[in-house]
Amino acid sequence: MDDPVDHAILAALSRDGRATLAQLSETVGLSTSAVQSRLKRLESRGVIAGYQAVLDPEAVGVPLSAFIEITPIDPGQPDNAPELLEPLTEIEACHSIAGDASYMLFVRVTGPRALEKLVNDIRAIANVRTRATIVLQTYYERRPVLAAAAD
Amino acid sequence: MDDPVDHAILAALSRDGRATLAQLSETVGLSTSAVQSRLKRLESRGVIAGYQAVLDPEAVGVPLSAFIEITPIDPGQPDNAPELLEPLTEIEACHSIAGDASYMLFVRVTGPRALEKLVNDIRAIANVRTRATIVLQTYYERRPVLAAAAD
DNA sequence: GGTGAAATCGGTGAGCT
DNA sequence: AGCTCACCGATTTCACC
Repeated sequence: MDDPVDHAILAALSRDGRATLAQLSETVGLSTSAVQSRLKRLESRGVIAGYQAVLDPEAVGVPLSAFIEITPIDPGQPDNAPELLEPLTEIEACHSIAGDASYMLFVRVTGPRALEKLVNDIRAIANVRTRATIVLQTYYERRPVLAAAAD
Repeated sequence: MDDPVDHAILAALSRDGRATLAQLSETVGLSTSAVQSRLKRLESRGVIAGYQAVLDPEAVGVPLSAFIEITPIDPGQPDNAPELLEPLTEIEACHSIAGDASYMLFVRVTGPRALEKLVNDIRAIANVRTRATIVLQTYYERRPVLAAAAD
């Protein structure tokens, strides 16, 4: 499970998700079909969960992002905020966290007005308190998890 | 810039980053070469910033993730924490934020011990105070920014 | 934006180590 | 088992209409 070749394949694909078998086989030093069988194994085992194009948020019209912490108003009742909030497509990520709040969301919206509406929707839908922290600038995000190993 | 066809291409690629021109041309109802020229335009304009394989964090050995808020100890001096911290590969994202703290990091590590070491490294490197919030469970993340438009 | 031809790529099976 | 090699359908790429 900690095979260095698999590791190299994963590192390469997390940097260029459209890398071809030929490119991968060159970087790892195996034939394309050897790479292919490893790839299929990694995909079927779920190590590779999928492939995504990374879009520029500003270019696609959602230049404003924010973190929203969520706290249940009534701590006694069953809490299924993640499912309730799932239809809100502005929410990019939802984690439960240890700390004052129960959940941490990361959201992207068109602007301040849309953020206000989103926060109100969240409060109404999940019966929660919210604390939004606006992102002023994103220096980097979605950096690859794996480091590229030197030869 | 708000072309519905481009929008559909982007939506499809953010769900399946390895979609072929043939698949894309079917979903948008154009020929493959028309899709291709649009794709190249979207890539060269930076609307598509790149492609990534999405890896299962647990399967690649970083099951623990956390948010780390960063506050400068000395508010008077020049602050280039994002550049200073960039070599720390455990940091997946770095945003500057409005609020008590200056920056919000999202990090992935192998476990609590690695988190402790990372926090110490961050403090030492950037001369900052930190506040870490551990992620207990991730319900979803990296959800596509664009909704798939109905016909 | 569409068409068509050449280069390249992905997928499968036979044979080797 | 895992890898290499050879083959063929699919895909990408690039001219041109």
